[in-house]
Amino acid sequence: MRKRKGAGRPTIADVADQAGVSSITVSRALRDPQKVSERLRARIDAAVRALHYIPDTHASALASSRSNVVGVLVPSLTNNVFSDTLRAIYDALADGPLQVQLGNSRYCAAEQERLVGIFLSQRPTAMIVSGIDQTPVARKMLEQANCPVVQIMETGPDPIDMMVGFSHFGGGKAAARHLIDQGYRHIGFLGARMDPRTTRRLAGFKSALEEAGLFDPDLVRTTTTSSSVTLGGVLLRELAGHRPDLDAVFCNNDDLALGALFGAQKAGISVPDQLGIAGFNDLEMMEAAYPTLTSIRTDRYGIGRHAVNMINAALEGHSPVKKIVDLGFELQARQSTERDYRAV
Amino acid sequence: MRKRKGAGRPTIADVADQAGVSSITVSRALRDPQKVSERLRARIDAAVRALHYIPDTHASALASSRSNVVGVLVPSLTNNVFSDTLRAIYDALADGPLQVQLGNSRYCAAEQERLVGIFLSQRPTAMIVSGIDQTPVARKMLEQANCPVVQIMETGPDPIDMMVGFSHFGGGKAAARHLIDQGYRHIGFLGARMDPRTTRRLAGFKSALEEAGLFDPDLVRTTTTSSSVTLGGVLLRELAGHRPDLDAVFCNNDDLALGALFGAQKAGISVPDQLGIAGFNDLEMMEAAYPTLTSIRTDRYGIGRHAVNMINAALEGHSPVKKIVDLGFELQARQSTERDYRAV
DNA sequence: CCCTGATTTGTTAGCGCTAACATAATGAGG
DNA sequence: CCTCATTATGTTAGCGCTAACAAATCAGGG
Repeated sequence: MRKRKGAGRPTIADVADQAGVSSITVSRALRDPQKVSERLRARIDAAVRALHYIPDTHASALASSRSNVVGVLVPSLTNNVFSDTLRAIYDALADGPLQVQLGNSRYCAAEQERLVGIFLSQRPTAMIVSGIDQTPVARKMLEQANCPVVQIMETGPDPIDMMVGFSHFGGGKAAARHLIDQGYRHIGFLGARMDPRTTRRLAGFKSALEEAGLFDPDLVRTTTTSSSVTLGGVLLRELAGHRPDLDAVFCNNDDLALGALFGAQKAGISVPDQLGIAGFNDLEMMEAAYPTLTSIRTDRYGIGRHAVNMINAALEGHSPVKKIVDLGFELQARQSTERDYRAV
Repeated sequence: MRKRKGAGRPTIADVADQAGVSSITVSRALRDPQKVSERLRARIDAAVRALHYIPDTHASALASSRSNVVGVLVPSLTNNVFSDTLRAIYDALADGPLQVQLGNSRYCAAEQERLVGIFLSQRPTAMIVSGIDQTPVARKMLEQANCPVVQIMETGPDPIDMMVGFSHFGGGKAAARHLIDQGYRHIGFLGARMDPRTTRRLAGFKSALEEAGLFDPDLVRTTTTSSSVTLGGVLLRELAGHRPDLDAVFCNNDDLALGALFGAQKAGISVPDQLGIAGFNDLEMMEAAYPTLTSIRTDRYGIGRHAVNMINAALEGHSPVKKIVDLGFELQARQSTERDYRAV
């Protein structure tokens, strides 16, 4: 007789034998204790503990065609922006039965496509993907996945299923307007990575400056290398060295802004009098810095929380949910841009 | 006839029909293409594409009792320390078939225990857990899990299976010694969270100061709230206000150190002349700050990479691996503690 | 042209669990 | 005490895939 070995662990049948019941009763006792009489439940619990029984997720998922996995794809694990959102997702799912499966697409659409395929092979209960710039193949796979899909971080006109985020174009524009309103006239842009979202921030920045007749492409300094505090300092000193008339910079994230502050201090440029600095995202440190740093506050935790809420609603069949949620942004004007324009 | 519905997706049998072969041949073609003749492989590939077939992970795991999942448990998703290590783990596993399952224990041993149970129900190929302070139950479950287990971030005498990290006690002690060597005499400690690792940093700090006859418990300011830049400033100003003789602080992480720098600047305390500041972990920003900030460099990326290497070695049966790897730490002395002690 | 060994493909029986149906036990009401 | 509705438990047959064995095909030597 040929036989498979299995892993040697106790199965639900072992627990059933030990408790003197059938295995379906054990299954029910574990999944929905109310369905089993107290007497049997106690015997089953005892058997589970005695055998150190741990149910097999894969067998359960296969039999029920419910995996209890939510696939989450983010482009970076080190960027604080995503860790805030991730934390919200983990927090929101912690109570329920759903598990997170996290993938890192490293800011690469092809990698995101690959991960979508891998994740869908787990028949996820829902998917959360960052951004709105999926490849056509990834988009099609997600559309056919037969599960709720939420695109996060950004909103746009054509959701795969649902969306929660805000307008990066609008955020960039608001930051630029603020700098203009504060009286700055030679406003630069420092950008790292330049993924789709930061590119749209630049577009918003450009739009505001063009409307004011102040846009100067020579004041835009971008790189595709990843963002860092050090890079912010480097870019600022490059730009300030090349263009002594520079009087403000909008940095496409807060790390660059902090680096720009340090870079200015090293170069003896006083902030905000000689140079205004604004960042993006409003990480916690912006309020703590000296001088405090202006930024565009984004509700990253809220994005994660909303995404989970939307998924839960969809799973419960509340189909008339709002498909696109724009959580907006909020300018946090602080000392780093506090210059009275009359003084210029 | 009663029938289960399934999910309606194409199965391996559908692909087999379409290609005119048996399902095991499809299975082989997908898992190990070399085992199938080129002619059939082409037909099978075509059928897979035509049907948009995606294999079912759960069925595969159940049948083969191999899940290809590596469970990873970290205490925080927002702490940069863990995101560096996570990134290394994801990078190291990206090429192979193994998938990461990430859990967030939120600095809570009970939550870690719960997650260990949940993760083991996936029959993971390997487990990576943070810290060496598992609950007895969690420890036992991991010991019985029958898979490689790596404890990361810290080393200790009694591994569950394998370990890679460094000595937090040693790091704290080295930082304190450095401050003493630089001529500081009234050295404070700022600590947030105070999880087991940061507690050991404090113990190392205390040990060095006691050896020098300089330890003063009144100069230790700790809180169990989570770390932030803001908190660093708050703690510093509290301590400096209460003890005007304070001339240096060791912060149990870099966020606090950065906050302490800003806090000192706000209070008009000059760094490093009136106050030396040292942090822990040497995040990228420490080198970029102004003044540059002293820290204890730790190899967080290396920890993740090593953990994966150890797992791969164990899975390939190289049993005579080194069970405990200490990657050490390195003092990065910078401007924030650059005071000539003769000048005191 | 047959035999041997290697290679390719197929058949069968599970992996551990749960959906769907079936039956037994329990309780309320007449 | 018997009916009928309700609740508690059991039986059976898969979920989709792959391990183990079996058979067919192929290559080359005698």
